[in-house]
Amino acid sequence: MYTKNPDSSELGRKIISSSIELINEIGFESFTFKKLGATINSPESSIYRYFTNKQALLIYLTSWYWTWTEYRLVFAMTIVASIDERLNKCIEILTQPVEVDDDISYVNEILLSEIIFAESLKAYHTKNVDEQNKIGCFEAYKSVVQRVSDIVLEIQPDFEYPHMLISTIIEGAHQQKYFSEHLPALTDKVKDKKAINSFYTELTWNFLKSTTRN
Amino acid sequence: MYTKNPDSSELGRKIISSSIELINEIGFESFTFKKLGATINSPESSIYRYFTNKQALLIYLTSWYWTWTEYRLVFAMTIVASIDERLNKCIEILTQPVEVDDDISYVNEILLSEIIFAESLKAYHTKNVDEQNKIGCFEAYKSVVQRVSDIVLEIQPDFEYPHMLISTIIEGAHQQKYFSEHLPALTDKVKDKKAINSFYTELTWNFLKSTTRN
DNA sequence: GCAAAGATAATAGTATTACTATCATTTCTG
DNA sequence: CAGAAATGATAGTAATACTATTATCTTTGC
Repeated sequence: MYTKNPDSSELGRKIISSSIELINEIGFESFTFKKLGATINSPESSIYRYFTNKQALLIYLTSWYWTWTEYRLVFAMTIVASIDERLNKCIEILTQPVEVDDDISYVNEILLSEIIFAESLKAYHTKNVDEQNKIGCFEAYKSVVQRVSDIVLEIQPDFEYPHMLISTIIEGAHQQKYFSEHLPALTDKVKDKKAINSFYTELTWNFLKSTTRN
Repeated sequence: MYTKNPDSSELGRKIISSSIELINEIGFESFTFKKLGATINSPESSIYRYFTNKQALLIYLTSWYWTWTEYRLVFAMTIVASIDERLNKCIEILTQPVEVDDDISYVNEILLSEIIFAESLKAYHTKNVDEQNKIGCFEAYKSVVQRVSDIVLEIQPDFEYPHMLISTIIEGAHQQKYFSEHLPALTDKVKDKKAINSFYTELTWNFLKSTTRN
């Protein structure tokens, strides 16, 4: 995932925090190590010592996000008692961008979540997916999907498609947000910010309830 | 969408049919006009007379696909009587790759549908979406989503999220297929080829039925 | 049958991207 | 304070994504 751990040095942390800001500003496509180097006043060759290329950096960021999100999920589970409310909370965390920053680290979680929603699919939609997957680049994401799938199975043990449902929700929520900003004809006019969350929550419960009835 | 209509000349048609094969072989990322030129024995500068860049070509291909798919939908509707069966047929067309080629044109529809499932999101997930959308690059896709949304509304006029539902199904089916091939932990082990279709069909009817009950 | 127009081929050239390499300098650490 | 490690400064390469120019070939109207 990285050549040198960015968490282990000042420059490494600067690379992470500045890349999050820069990718947010200009988008991942326009983002280059040269431009990042210019903003942090370091040569691009120094950045290459941490990441082999910008895609590796994006994978690192998504992995960071999913690891952090798994923590958020675990924490949320401890303060919600009912299993139904747990699933609702999970869906909420997965479908809505982060709005408050803990400020405990050099990572701006609000901007990072924006990147995840807008660009994370570029981390695994590449010709190198298979090798990257083999070396564990997407384990954090998988772990989140597994964890929420387990809650679905707890609610309904015979449900056949828990992973399909959860990855549909995650990726769907990302795309619906993108559509609302760029291709509104592919989504629906919504009154409030929680519409996407509501949609996937309803979708989930209708699916789970109905199969229970069978 | 194009600088010169590829349908208007022998070279243009060769560009389309060969690009479909080449993109399928090496993937869109590795695909370049230089390589395409080499396979059709034409200089890349000739290809640039038809498309300003490879992304414009991809947009053309997706647009071709959705226009053709709208025709398939319209045709399917004429031979299915019940409204419920109509929606089922739509979902089937949207969630399953094409398996038979009409062979009426220079376009290999089977390979094209593979490209759409695997790479179409790269057509609109770019920094230029907004301008491209403004000049109508995605109208064919929108039209398909609108048409199926109308069927949903016919079944249930008060349904709030028809476009969200249909675009979730389309994009979801594409991604689940990709996941099953590259990141199986994000989807579920499936017995037959129709599992993705079944999942989204069930999901849809549970959603529609349940809101009817309210 | 031929001239003008239009399309394609052949070739060359440029800017940017995505790196790699080298060596000097700074900073850290025992 | 010596040696190691990290970073800075600079240069260079291959590939990509184009643009430009001129020559050749193919139509098509007359």
